[in-house]
Amino acid sequence: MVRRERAVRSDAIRNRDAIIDAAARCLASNPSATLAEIAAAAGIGRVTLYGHFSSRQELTTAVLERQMHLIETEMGTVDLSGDVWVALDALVRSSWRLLSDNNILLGVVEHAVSAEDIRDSHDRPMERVNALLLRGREAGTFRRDQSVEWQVASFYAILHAAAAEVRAGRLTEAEAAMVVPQTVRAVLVPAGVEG
Amino acid sequence: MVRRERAVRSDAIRNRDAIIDAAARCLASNPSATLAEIAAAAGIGRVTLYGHFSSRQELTTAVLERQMHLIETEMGTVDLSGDVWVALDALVRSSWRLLSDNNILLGVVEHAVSAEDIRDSHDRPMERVNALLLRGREAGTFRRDQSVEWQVASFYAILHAAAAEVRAGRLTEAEAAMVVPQTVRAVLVPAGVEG
DNA sequence: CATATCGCATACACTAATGTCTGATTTAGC
DNA sequence: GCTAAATCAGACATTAGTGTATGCGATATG
Repeated sequence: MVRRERAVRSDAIRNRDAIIDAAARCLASNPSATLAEIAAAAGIGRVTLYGHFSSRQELTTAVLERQMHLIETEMGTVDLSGDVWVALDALVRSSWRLLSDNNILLGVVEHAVSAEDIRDSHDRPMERVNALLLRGREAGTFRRDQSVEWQVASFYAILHAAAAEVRAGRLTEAEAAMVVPQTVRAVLVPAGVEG
Repeated sequence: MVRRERAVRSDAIRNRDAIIDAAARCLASNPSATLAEIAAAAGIGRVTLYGHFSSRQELTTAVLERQMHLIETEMGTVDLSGDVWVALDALVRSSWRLLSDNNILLGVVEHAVSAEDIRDSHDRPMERVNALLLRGREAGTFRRDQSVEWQVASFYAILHAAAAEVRAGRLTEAEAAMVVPQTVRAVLVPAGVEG
């Protein structure tokens, strides 16, 4: 820890957050967004960005960490112990957007951060989804004629599709709140029964 | 047409095809693959590539055109007039991989080719999917409580997820042939009924 | 209100990818 | 087998993104 004569200035903190925020948005819609674009989106100069993050990697790592923290916080509040359909709905509604963004980010930082950080950011939230899917499967509530791996993959695919549609303006927030849980349920309903 | 003293050499034709092929593969797995990587994947020198395509844009355009042609050819043979479930299965089985690749390509060439070419490559195959989805919906066979736009989006999302899983080695060809049609059906089955 | 801190603009070096030019070498067509 | 056509390797110019250095101006903090 460095001893400071004065506290960190408030505008500096605001700008730092604004940068991470802008980076998350820019990179989600264009994985090869430049630092100049991100700085512009954050409403600051390009050089100022380097005052907060000394390299592209440092920035993407910060974005990944924030994203991971947001997901942990968000998912942590969801009760996954009751009825699996209810739990699934709650999980999807609370985190579909975050999970989608995170998945895109993982592609962006693939060769820029350590393999451990990647695994962490990928496996941690995946773990919860996986556990819930397994529980529903063992209870006979979810379909069992497909591998869990594929079910997780299609789960994420649907979240990602919804996020992309919303970003493109072809789907409203309200519609997404309806169709995303609907579609996820449809994928997991046992063939030949109702959901 | 230029009058040629000799026919185009066979190795030149082979190399040109190899380049387009390699480009399709490379760009599908890494949208920002360099021309050097593509040339290497095609087994030729980087400069030779420029002998066939004078710019990156010219190459990506060629890839897009070939992909569009492949899709037209492949989808053209599928009979979409009978039972909608049968037609859906046939459509998915014949073209899920091509449609996925094409969707990735569209992202790659987004700012590199004309908007018309983009629309063409996007709307043409989409039209068939759309038409089939509409027919199934009007017949009451597919679910009607979601917009067709969203159904098309989730349709593509599932194909893309499968292609990515196969590419990553987490899903075999045989498994994909099973789960992709299964999952697409699940998304379109009316809520509360069987598929 | 004083000043350390932060923002910002210009300028510059470095790197990687793109695209061009050349001349030597191989290969397919006739 | 002769020749045109194609491949190839190396060098080079250009461009775009990245990262650094500097000096001035703005501002939040104490």
